[in-house]
Amino acid sequence: MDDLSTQVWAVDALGALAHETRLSVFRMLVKAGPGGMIAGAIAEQCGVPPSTMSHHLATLERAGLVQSTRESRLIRYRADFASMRRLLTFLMQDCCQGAPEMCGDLMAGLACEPLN
Amino acid sequence: MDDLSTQVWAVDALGALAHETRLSVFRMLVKAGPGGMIAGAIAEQCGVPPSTMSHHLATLERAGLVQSTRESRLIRYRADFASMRRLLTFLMQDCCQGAPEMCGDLMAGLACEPLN
DNA sequence: CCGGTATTTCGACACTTCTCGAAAGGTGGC
DNA sequence: GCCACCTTTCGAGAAGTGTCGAAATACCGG
Repeated sequence: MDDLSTQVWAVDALGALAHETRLSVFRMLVKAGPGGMIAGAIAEQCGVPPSTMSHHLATLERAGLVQSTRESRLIRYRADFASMRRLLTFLMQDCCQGAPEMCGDLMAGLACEPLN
Repeated sequence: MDDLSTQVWAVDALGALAHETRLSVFRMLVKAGPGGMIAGAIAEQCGVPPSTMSHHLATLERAGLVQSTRESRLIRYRADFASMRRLLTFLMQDCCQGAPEMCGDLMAGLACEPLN
């Protein structure tokens, strides 16, 4: 995937996250981990009508940030960690070239230890 | 700054980046480093009319992602690296709690060496 | 099948964003 | 002061996005 088409994708992904409700949902799913969450529970937890939430989840899925799987009558949504990594990588990729010292600071701030 | 108001800011910042032209500009400024670029040069390099570019630069500045300083007749724009770090930190902060193993992978993918 | 449950799709309205030419606002040279 | 230059602000039309009730779809238990 070349840089240009990655940027096109990144615009979609950023746009999907650029909304109060959708950003909350995505963070909620990241927190929930690989187990994800059921669509209805997501809507209820956010206090948003199911039809509205369905719209938002579709937007996130179109951007590749979440994935859905049907489980009988329920639909489970999970964060796509690979896409998340890809987006963060893309945002950082130009950082070092112009300002190596900035990059060091950035990594220091982001450093996080696995939970014990 | 609490998590809620950080999220409100993050929505603005993500929205500012969720546009082909603005994302290009921001990356261009990151690449340009602390020296930044003159408004006119940014517009020309992107092939966008000055008035349109001014609008986009104002959006990025309102979101705190860039800063402008007047230099006699010219106006210089610079990427705000602190805001960039803050945004990336915010996007990653929930990662470890739900999925420590994901976090390790993420950091591995992002690792970047300072240029020699 | 049939009723009930979970979710999405449809439709319509309000609201916001994007674009860019024209006009206005600062700034420096002379 | 006046002109030239760079940039922003204004204004208006086109296009896109968000919201949510109602209807449609998918699925299961009995």
